[in-house]
Amino acid sequence: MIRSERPFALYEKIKKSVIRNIETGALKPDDRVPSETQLARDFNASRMTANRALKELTEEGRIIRVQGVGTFVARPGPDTVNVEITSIADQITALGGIHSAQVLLLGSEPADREIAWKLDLDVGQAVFHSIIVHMDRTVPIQYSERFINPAVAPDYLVQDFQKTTPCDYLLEVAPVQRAEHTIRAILCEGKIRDYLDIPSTEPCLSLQRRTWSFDQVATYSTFISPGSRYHLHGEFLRG
Amino acid sequence: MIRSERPFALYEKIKKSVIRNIETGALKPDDRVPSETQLARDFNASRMTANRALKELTEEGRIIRVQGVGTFVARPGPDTVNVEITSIADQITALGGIHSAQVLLLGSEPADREIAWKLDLDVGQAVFHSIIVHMDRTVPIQYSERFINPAVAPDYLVQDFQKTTPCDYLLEVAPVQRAEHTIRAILCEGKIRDYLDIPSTEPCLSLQRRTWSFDQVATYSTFISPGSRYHLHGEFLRG
DNA sequence: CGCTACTACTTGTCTATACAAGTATAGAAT
DNA sequence: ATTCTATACTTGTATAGACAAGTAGTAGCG
Repeated sequence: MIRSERPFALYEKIKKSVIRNIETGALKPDDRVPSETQLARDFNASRMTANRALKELTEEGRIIRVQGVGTFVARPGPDTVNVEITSIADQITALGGIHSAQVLLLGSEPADREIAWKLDLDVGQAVFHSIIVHMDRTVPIQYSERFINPAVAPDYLVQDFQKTTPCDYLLEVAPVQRAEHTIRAILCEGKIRDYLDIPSTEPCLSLQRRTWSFDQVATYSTFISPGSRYHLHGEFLRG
Repeated sequence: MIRSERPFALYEKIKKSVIRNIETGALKPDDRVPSETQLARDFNASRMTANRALKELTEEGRIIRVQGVGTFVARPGPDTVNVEITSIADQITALGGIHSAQVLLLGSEPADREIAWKLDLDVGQAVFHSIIVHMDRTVPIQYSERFINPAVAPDYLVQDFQKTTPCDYLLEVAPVQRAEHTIRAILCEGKIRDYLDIPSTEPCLSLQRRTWSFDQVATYSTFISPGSRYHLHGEFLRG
């Protein structure tokens, strides 16, 4: 193959060609996309090169391929919001604040019914429990309560969470295989409201999360932040 | 190559081998992963097969490759919450409800400063504006207000949003290139509170979204739901 | 009419090879 | 000592060919 004028890789050209046909409407959802063989002919490429282009488009969710049948334009699915949950400490410092953390509880306790259920353990089994309030100077930003499967992070209790955040520590010892999140708007009461130092009418953002490591539930956490001091931001890019 | 015992594709075996080495800690972040040539030798594969394995692991974010240098285990990044924003109508029916929509406003108006800024248009330029309340039977679930760039969806005003949701219509005429989301917990006042039929203390989940199509801002929307009737759920799977 | 076999097409995987291009290092030339 | 150069590695792209495996339709047989 002569590399006469090729500012872009050949497989990129093929991808872009297909994408253009989709975005201009020349190819509509469920329409048939030219076969690998056809694209290879059209672009003077080998089949493997066309294959790479289509494979990547498949991974990007723009087309669907069925062995023995063909390639088709994917129906645009429901959008997904990708919210990046950085370590709260990083978020605070990123906005020019000064992060500090107050460890209100750090210990082991027997699991009650709800926690046992969430962590997929037996009632009464020991679980680690921590409550930490993260602050910007003296302003509470986030209440975080975690229940941890001791089997996954046996050294959790001897960490110094003034220095390392639980987030960082857990990422290190327990690679996240899977995670499940629920985001809610709630009102806080009692101790949590006191910790966050907010009026009773202040709406709060609650993020509940379960993570899995080594094929078992690793953590069950609840993060609560005053709506006026915290929000989630996400971006989604295609192509 | 003899296909003696191969329940999994060869490139899958290579991938799994590398993943196992990462997850068991044999390979730590920033450690060097065997080169394509080496893996090819180890698994009796061709270099292209090893290349495929490593390329896919790169896309999955588990390793980092630098041309001329080598392949290294990636540092686990901040987790990202993937929240799937399905059409509100689908969500209501999925939970056994009966969806209906009330169109409170559907028209064209000159953009004020905030909207012009958000849509990247000039102040005073015409924008489409719609307000719709989505309900399960008679219970309001979501207030949705949209500002739309007429250049992207010129037929927006003549749609019947009792039947199609704006979400579905917009997805059809304007493929989303990019989206930006902000999730907040807020209190509602005035008209919005009346529409949603909630007490003044009810915390609400607010999702603001801007979408881009054809390299320009297409929509700027605000979705507000009572915290007691709606929440966001997301899942994240690795491997 | 219903079933089977065949054919033509698709995607999926894999090989062996080639050259391009980026990087690091050791050794030679300045 | 500094700079250049050769080389030995890496990943990135591309080719041409092969076989496997899945699907749809068609022709022929009972």
